[in-house]
Amino acid sequence: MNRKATALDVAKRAGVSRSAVSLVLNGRGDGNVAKESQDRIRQAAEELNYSPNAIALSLRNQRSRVIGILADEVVVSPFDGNIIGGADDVARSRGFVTVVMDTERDTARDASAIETLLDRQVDGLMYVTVGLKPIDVPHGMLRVPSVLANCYDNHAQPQLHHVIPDELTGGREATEHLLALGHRDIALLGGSEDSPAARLRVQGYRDAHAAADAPIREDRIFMAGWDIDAGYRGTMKLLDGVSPADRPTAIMCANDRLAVGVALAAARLGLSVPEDLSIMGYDDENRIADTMVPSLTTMALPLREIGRTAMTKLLDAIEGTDAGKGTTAETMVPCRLVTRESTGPAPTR
Amino acid sequence: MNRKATALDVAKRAGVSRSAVSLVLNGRGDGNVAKESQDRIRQAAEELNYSPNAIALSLRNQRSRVIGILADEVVVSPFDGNIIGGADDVARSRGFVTVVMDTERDTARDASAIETLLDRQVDGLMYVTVGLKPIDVPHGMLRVPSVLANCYDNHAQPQLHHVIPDELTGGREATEHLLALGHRDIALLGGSEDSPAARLRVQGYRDAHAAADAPIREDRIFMAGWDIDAGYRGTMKLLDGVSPADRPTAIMCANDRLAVGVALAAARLGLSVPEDLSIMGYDDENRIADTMVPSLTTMALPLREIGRTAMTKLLDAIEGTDAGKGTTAETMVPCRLVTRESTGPAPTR
DNA sequence: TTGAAAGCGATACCAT
DNA sequence: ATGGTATCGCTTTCAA
Repeated sequence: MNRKATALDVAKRAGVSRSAVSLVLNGRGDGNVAKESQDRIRQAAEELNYSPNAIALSLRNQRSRVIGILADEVVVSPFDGNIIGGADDVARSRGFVTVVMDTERDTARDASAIETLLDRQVDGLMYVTVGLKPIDVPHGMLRVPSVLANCYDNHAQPQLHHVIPDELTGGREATEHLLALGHRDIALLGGSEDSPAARLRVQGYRDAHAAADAPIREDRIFMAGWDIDAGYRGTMKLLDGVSPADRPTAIMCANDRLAVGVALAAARLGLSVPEDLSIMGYDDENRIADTMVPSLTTMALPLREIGRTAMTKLLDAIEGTDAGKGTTAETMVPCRLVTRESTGPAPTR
Repeated sequence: MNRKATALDVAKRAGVSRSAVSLVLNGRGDGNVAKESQDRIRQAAEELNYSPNAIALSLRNQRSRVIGILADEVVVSPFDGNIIGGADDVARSRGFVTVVMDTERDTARDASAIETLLDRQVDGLMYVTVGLKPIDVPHGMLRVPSVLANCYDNHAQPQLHHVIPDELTGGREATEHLLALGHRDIALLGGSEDSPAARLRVQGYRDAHAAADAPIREDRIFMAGWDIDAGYRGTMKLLDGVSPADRPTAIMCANDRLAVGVALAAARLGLSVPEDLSIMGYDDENRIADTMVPSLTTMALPLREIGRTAMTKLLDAIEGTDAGKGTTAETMVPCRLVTRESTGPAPTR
């Protein structure tokens, strides 16, 4: 708990002035400080285990090299975490540190969290949400360079760049995967109506059908929710007591937990997956999709990449590396199909 | 993007000196500054939307009011998140901010992460892991008040306080719940051998049996791993092709994902839960245990409370509020039994 | 009751 | 080539 060495300590030990220490340790020694002194300084710094006080630096430079991240709900979600993980990767590699504040879904806390971050002189801000959604951008975010990840500005004239997954294409390609396997009766457990992500995924499902000239049975579409029990109950409604000829041959789910419920129900009904029924997930949730039995074919959300991209945009803006100043206000990152065991050719009837 | 108002701006607007502003805004105005000036200062501060620069404060006070949190693996885990959530709760309520650095399981990054945090003058450090485990405490942690959450010092003479769940009692009480329901043939899917948490839970299972004079069948204990597929395969080994009289009537799992695998296998074998087979989980994982069909009886890990407790200890030490200086180096937080639908009376034979 | 000045740690400019 | 000094924003002590 002894205090850290300061530049002055190093200077004393090396028998030079603070300024010399600063110059040498920042690589501007040559041409300004004698070779000998340089060596002594470097050695002294080494011996004292010196590293500059970041607080003092921040005050001096008026740049803290800290990025504030405002999160929706990191706490209970493995999703948010991946976005933040990707963002932090990039930040760290460029010499920045991230400070995460989690509002635990209470948007009323947004403003004060941002004030706190601003008081700490963050160089930039990032707003992250668990699911794709529109947000009211807190006013404070406009005071420093900012970016939105997995959410977008609800305002008529969006002022911030946002990075979001391409859910529409994701929904379409997931459906195309099933259509390509010969399925023509594909049920959909679509999440909840109020989620933009869910709506886009459903639209993708419709688009794929339209493009393939395959009719859609509206009674096969349930906006059921997101959890295992919803998947289970939805499947029971679709399959229990229904004659094989009338059964959908595939169920597409708006997330992987729904798919778990579907698999559970299928098992209880004595149906084999994928022989009797194909199951398609969404998200590629860690430790769920890959370890299910059978493992889930799913549409992976590019969360890490969203985080990386958003942070890259942000730091480019902060550091003025921003070559493409005239880029659009939106970056869409594609989802990726992960083919595993839960989907297979449609059963012949 | 205009710069924030400083105390000097407020002073000018109110027609007083910086010192007066400082005194008034810190509640030390009375007796030092004229009532009138006080009002003018407060009004000016309001108008300029003034709040002090936390960086400057940190430098001046030699206290940053920042707590550094070093995490194992927040990114992919909903578990870690809950500990950090609890810790952050407490920190925020006491005027501190937390900075989380995630090493993504790479302990080689520990030291540099702590250096970074120390350079930022954090007032304290907390080390958080996903699963209960021994760690080599990075040297830097001894330079400021520190605490361990969900992990403990591997060293012969532990130097830091740690807060961990009482896994032994958890394992025992989970087993007692099943014994109380009349089960006498309880299989155990025990996680992986190298996890201290798993070992303690298994020991609790043994202790409960011993206390109840119930024999243990060693061939019912599998150290299988932690994932859905492990639960599925373990269950198949235990139940598939086994005559009803020879089957265990309950399966206790070292986590909830294993329990999902068990339920899946049971469904495929045509067994009803809990009528034919009781399933006991562990962790009370969010959105899994509560939404399974049937919902899982489980032993909840007190993650949030671990985070809260650890942060409270840490801040007490930092602020000298530490009345109980002579407390032990270990705090154990009890797990909590959550009774849901997946366990029931043992079937009569 | 008020204001001036020192100091927290580091950097950059400007004399020497 | 080198060291003294102002500066970042704030608090605190001391003098007026």
